[in-house]
Amino acid sequence: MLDDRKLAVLRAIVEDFVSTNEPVGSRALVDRHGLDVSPATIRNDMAVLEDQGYIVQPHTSAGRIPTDKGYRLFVDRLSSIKPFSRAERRAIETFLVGAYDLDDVVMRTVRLLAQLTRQVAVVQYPSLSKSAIRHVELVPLNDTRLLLVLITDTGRVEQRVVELPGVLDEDSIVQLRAVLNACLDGHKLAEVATILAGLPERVEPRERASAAAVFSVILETLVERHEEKIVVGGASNLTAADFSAGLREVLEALEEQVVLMRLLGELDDQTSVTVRIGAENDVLGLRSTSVVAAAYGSADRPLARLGVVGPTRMDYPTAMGAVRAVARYTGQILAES
Amino acid sequence: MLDDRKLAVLRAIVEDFVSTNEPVGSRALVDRHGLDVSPATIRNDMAVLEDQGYIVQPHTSAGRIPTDKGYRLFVDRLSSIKPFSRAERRAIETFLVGAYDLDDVVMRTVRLLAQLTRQVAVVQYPSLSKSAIRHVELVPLNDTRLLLVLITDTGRVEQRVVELPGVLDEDSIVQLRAVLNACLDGHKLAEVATILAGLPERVEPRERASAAAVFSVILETLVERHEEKIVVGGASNLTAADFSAGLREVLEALEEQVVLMRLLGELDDQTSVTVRIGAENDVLGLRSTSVVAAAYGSADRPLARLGVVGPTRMDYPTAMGAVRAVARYTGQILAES
DNA sequence: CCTGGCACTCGATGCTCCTGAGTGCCAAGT
DNA sequence: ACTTGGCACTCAGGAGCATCGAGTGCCAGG
Repeated sequence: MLDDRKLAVLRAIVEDFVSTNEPVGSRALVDRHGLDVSPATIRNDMAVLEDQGYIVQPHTSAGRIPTDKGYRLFVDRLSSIKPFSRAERRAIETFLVGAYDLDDVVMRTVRLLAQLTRQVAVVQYPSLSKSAIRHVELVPLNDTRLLLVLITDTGRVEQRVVELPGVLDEDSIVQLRAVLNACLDGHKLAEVATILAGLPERVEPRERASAAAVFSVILETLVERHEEKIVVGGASNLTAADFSAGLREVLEALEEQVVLMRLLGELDDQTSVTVRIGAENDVLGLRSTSVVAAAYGSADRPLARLGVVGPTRMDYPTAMGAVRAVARYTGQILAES
Repeated sequence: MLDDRKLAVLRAIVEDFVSTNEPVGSRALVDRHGLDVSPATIRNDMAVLEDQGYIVQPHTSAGRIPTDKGYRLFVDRLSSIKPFSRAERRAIETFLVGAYDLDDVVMRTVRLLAQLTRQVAVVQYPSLSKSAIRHVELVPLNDTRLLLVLITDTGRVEQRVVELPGVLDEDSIVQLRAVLNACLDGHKLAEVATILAGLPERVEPRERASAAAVFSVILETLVERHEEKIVVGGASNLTAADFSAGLREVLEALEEQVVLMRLLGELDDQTSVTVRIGAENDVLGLRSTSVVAAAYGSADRPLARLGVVGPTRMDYPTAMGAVRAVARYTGQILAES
């Protein structure tokens, strides 16, 4: 249905439009790309492409611009991920090396990604449900309050205040802490729920109420909450692009953790790069943006996702290359610690 | 030099311009405010005000708009902080009550402030140097690595990985932890440096190298780094205002922690509300914005600062009221935990 | 199936004219 | 000494209009 030249035309349109941000006409196309046919021929091809819905004319007497469908075809069949040069890889590496802790790694990653792609970068913290507990700490705040600190093997540290139903003395706390560490240490957080269920038996009866309070907070922490910890960076890059939906909507959406979770969460869990174009994001306010994302972590164990958000008019090959490269390095850095 | 009526005229100009975003002329002024004089009289007053640099004309045949100097006079002498109604206070309270932990308090505060003022909100985490240590935890990661966790009385939890010069066995860690907690517990972080200096004597000689590594990381953490932990929210509100300097510059500045620190850091440490208008912020990129900020914490002990950033054309009385109210409640909430 | 030619469309640009809000100034009034 | 009405002046913004040119669709011929 679409012969090779028509595909080449589509590719050329996408590339030109991405770099110039102006509708591209038949003459410009034959000039700037090595197409050995006349503009009229191209026009015929473009008419077909428009019929099929890959490109549109903004006005009658203007060139064509790609539609979401056009970008989709481009990404799927007409482009390949742009690999990074050795120098670029080295730059990435040095940018990430020397991070103090998880917060620092995530911060550096988001800055790096924003800088490389000149888009908005989004990085999700390593998912709690995929981490294992390394240590549980209980710090008494006062008679009826504990600070619960969970440390995971991905370096993530979560804290929560626990309101106790009654007074818990120092010895009991020590004991409870010992039990928790003994039973939870090294276990995936997904398993914690079942482990905790069987745990009250191992606690002195008079402390069961307090222990239950602690347990329920642990569960809340793991399940309900911080799963959705996401950092955004490079928002100023949005000013370069003009969105049909309006900049405001996009900024608002990017401030909603829940929206971002959906944005990243609906992607496949493969390590390879995923692209969602325009309306494919059924997230309100981000219908006019594209998302390029990938999972990061060691190959056998994806920890979470990261990616960039930008206008559909985006340099996909480069963005995909950057996302893939950064995901790899961030995964490595985290695996080392 | 400026009689009462001229001041009233300036106040009216500021109020009108803030609410309409259009230069205000002499006729509109007498109509909308109860000034019992003719437009011509107002024109004379305006000419004087312009001579003094309080207002300017964007074009020859347009009304006047306030200058930075005009806003300054307005804030200092012509307006008072708008107190919040009982209902509004209740709303604030319920919005903040029920926060889990410090992260949650800060997040809710920033959202609340952004929502109340319809501006960009900026909240600094409780300053480490003004907090006291409540607990120090050392978690072995592997033979030569420790995770150091500092918990402060403001609920802030800081983590850092410590690379040890040699192997440290379990017993030594327990001992080191005990020493640290015994010596540091309850002390202001500002005092920690001197305490740590005298500490090596209390450690077994063969562990001194490792202990020194831990100590130096503690110091680094407190002094060099996380002092500057700041959260920004409500960036989408920026799209409503048009900045002479360009939206991009403002967004970029707001992403720089260092810039934000300077922005808040140069303010007085009083609990009352501080306003910096336009070029008074000698921070690149924020010369066309105003900052309304206040310290929060209990009255005797300011913990950190929070505030809003917006166009100089800002509703100062309301913003000041919101900042003051939120600072108070956030201070209360933190004092309770 | 490709190509040159040609008529057509229509956004963008630049020009003029006009209007109206707003000013500054002056002379007269209180 | 201040206030006021009157008046000439300025100028941004919008409407109307002609022009230009990039780009198209279509057709007839190779």
